[in-house]
Amino acid sequence: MRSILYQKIYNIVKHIPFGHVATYGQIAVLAGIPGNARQVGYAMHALPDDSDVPWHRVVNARGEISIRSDPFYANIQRHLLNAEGVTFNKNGRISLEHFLWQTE
DNA sequence: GCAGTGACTAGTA
DNA sequence: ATACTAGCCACTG
Repeated sequence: MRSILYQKIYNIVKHIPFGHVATYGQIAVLAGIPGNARQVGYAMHALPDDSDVPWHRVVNARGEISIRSDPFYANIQRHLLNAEGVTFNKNGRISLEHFLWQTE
């Protein structure tokens, strides 16, 4: 990996249990970089496809998929989450019951 | 070293 | 409810 920060982020993402999701902001806090949710997303973008990091369990603060540059991967993410039993609402948001750390 | 970019977020209108 | 703005800071060229 390019940096220790990435390692830390990946390690936290690996801690997300099966069938649960977490937000970029929450992961940023756990990684010791509160407010830097962008770097979490950037780390996910730099993540290789053959990685064992469950990147699909990371979503934005709205509980929705955020991938901008390549919408193709957003479809994959939705598919993977669906395969884990994660349910989506009408708006495409993930139900709050699936969030690992709820902000309330 | 400087400028542009971005899988974000919170605030404001 | 949506749309736009500013702040944020690691990465890239």
